[in-house]
Amino acid sequence: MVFLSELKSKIIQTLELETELAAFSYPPQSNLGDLSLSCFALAKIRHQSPEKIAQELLVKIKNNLELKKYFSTIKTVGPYLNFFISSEYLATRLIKTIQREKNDYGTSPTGQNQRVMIEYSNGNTHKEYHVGHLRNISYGDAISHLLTASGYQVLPVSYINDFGIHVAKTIWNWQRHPVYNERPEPKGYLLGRCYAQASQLLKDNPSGKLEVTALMKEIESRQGKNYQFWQASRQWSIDYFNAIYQELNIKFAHIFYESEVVNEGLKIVKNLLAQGILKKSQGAIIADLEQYDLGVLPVIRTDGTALYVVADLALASEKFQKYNLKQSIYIVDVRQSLYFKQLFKILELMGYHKKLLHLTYDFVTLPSGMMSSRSGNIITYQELKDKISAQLLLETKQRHAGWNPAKITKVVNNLTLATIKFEMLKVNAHKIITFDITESTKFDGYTACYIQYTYARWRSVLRKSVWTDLLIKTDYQKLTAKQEKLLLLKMAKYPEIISEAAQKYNPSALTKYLFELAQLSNDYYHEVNILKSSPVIKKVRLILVRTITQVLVNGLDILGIKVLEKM
RNA sequence: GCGCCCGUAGCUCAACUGGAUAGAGUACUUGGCUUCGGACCAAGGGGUUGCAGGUUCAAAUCCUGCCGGGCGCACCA
Repeated sequence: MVFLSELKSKIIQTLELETELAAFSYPPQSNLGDLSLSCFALAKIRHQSPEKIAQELLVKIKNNLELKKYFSTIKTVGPYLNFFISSEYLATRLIKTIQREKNDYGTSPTGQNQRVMIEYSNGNTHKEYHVGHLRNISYGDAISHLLTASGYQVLPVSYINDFGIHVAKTIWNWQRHPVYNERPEPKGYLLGRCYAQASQLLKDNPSGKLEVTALMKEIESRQGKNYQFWQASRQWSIDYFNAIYQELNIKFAHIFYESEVVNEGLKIVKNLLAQGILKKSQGAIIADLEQYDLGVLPVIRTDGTALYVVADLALASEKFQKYNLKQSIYIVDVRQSLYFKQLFKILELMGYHKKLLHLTYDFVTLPSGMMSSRSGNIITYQELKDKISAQLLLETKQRHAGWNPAKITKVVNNLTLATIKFEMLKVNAHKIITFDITESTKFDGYTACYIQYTYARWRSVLRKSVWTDLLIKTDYQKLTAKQEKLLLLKMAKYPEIISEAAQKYNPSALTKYLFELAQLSNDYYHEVNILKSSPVIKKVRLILVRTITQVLVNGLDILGIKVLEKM
């Protein structure tokens, strides 16, 4: 059992409290205590003042012999019963736990190995991969890791739309501008640029739109020259996405494609029409969900072509048929909330009574305004990466004049990706991120670089230490500095942070935690010179530093960030 | 018009879901390298939590009404 929850249940047992009434929290200041039991709920039930309850509980608990092993002091502060955890006990238990569990420290079996599918990234072929996708993929990957750490069997998947009208727009424009074929950039990247231009060219261009529609019909017929070009260009995008996933170190268990499920979707639509779940209206086929307060969802256009939901219906069926899922999570931006309510309702009407969850996040915008790939006002993954890299390259070169270019590139690449992921995760998912590139490339304060730097510096200290002190007693009683107690407590809270972040689908709780842990440890670094301590003290301090680096590694791993030994 | 989200220090964000003196980063001012990595650390100023009511021992948090911003509501995905 997790260390702190063990202490809490010991307190509950001793006081013979009901679990629901035991409201634990952590005092805002360390001089008040390490752990706190607030007495408001009890006061209400027992019709006494919370202060008095706290006093009574103190009398009941203060001479308990077992608890004296764990707590050096127990006292009341107004309506709170506050506990000071014995430093020696804390150090011994915690350090041994982290040493034993290593990369598993912080994980829990809560999920009981239930299988959860989580869909994210969801790029469109023949279109840009931009900062919005980066928020999606960073968030999805972090959620995926958090659920894994919480004992779920996670199947990360992606769904790529390779068959929508955007495809025809891009191909239409590609054929009109042979110059795209001659450019040196990756073709998958160029398709995105080509799409943005196509959107501009098709504005107020009815004859162009007709050509695009005709082109789409040909692609949908799955034969002919344009279909062949679709096949080839589709692969360019897929290759490009795979390169991005590899760069970001993100692995999907499976990738679905719209072109592979859309025909099955059309069959489903036919059935639903027969069942009366869908109906014809104004020449189109719709789902009328007015009675559920969900409006109307168009399914098939007047011209007979399929809308997005057709493939989504087939995709959902396939997910549940092929994989034995307990739950299916979709990570898609908040603007599609109504759409997903509609989709889930139709699935329910079809007889799927499965646990479906649409996890939302808000947009990434620019200081200049909302991003839109139609207006061309977007920042692609490539552009963002280049700008951040350039800044980091300057800094790294300046610090390590003697390093060879390959080494510098390796560090810069790592920090660039770490920065992107961290920036995408540190803000609550339901808030808009205004991505100011110039601001984001100043790597001071609450940033990935700060945490990476902290880790690298501790590793440097550990490398310089000599571990020949095997005969020296490991004496955790020597960890008496104020920062040492704070660090131990902070690390003891790590498992709670993970399970909370998982439960609330909130990785920003973890980014904040890791920053605070790094801050505390930097303070410690400046306060105490470890390598110059006496041998007995040095030994336990080095062990403490090792546990700090372990917790940093574990936390960053969940965020999808790899640590650096040197930077 | 209906629905959802946001509004906290100059700026960017936290606040254990109703609890202790609303905290960080940044910017600004000042201090710290003969010292384990200065991408660091310390100190300081900076707040009527958009406004007005209400609920209670207790409200940034819950309820009502306004104000400001964003998004969604039939053939985009």
